[in-house]
Amino acid sequence: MSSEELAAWGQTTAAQVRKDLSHFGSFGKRGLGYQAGELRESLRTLLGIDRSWKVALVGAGRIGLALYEYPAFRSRGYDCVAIFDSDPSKIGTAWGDQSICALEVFEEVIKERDVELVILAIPADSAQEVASRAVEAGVNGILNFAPIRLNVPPEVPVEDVNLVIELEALSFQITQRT
Amino acid sequence: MSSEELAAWGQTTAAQVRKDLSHFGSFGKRGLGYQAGELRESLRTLLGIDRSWKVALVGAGRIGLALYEYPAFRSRGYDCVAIFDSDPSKIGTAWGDQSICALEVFEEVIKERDVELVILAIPADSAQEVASRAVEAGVNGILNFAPIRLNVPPEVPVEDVNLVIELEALSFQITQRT
DNA sequence: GCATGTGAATAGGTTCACAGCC
DNA sequence: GGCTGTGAACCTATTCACATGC
Repeated sequence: MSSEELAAWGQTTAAQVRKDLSHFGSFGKRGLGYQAGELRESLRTLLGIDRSWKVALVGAGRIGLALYEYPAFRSRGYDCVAIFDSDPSKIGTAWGDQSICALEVFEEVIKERDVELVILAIPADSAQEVASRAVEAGVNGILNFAPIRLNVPPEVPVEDVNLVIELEALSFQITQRT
Repeated sequence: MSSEELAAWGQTTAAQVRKDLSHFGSFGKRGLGYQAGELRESLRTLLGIDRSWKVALVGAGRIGLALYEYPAFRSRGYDCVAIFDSDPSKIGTAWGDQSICALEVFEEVIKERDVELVILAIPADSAQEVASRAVEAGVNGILNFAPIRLNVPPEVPVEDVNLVIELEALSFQITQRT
């Protein structure tokens, strides 16, 4: 496969593909291109997605449920090993094979089950507190659905998903266009 | 409010705030700073979020449900005026005040209800087809949850939300760090 | 001959620093 | 005196183009 083909596939340019890859090493052969399967495995290792990751879900609301049942997570190696919620009526009930835990036992469960990633699907007002506790408990990364900027140490990556901002980005582009 | 304060609030720098704002006009007063309420309204107009937008949801699965019930959407002016699904057993049933429509009547309903934005919460294999039909029907923007790059004309903005990629971004950063 | 990998050129975006206005 | 708005300096990222190696 040539960088040209990869670029068409990924909606980018051949030069971009080559520069990006060259940042991490030399994966192709001159005059030939890239061996797709080989490249794929190299990139999987590079990205750290050649293994499974232990994830905890905080917030057993509708967004939490949608995420928990999202088949692509499990199939891509993200294993949900704990679910937390603050609502006493939910605690102890089960989703699939996971029983919902109280936030009171958060640190304990996180450490016991070696959770590496936390998904925050909770309201903005409790997100910072849970994030801080997660970092303190040794979590390595946070996927944050709450509409606030979390304050965590720089060595803990945070990815924000803000659905309102996505819609607003569309509104902006449409408004500009006219 | 000074650019310094705004920067602290938005986790950026004062210079960045001033440059970004200057791109769209002159909103502050030298020596004084910005009048917060006034700035807020100017930006709301600029972003096109000073009015409500008519949205259609395609895909009445768990992600669709989570989005439909997400209070922030309605409160920020995004009104869901139609829901579509391909599953015959769902068609005709209602979520709140919206009854679920068949994809067969997609164009008809989109035009009749003046839908401006479409949220695609459907599997990758049908996303491109629905996106093309949405554009053809006159939709102005697409929020895409399907894990594919949609091919639409450049005048129709698309925002992608790919939850697996968000987790993979965390995996990458954590892997790099060690 | 062909396509990569990479310096050089270019474009885009951020930071600096200060003139100008309140 | 204080803070904006903005040109200049700087830095990062993309594109170009070609020497290099298959």
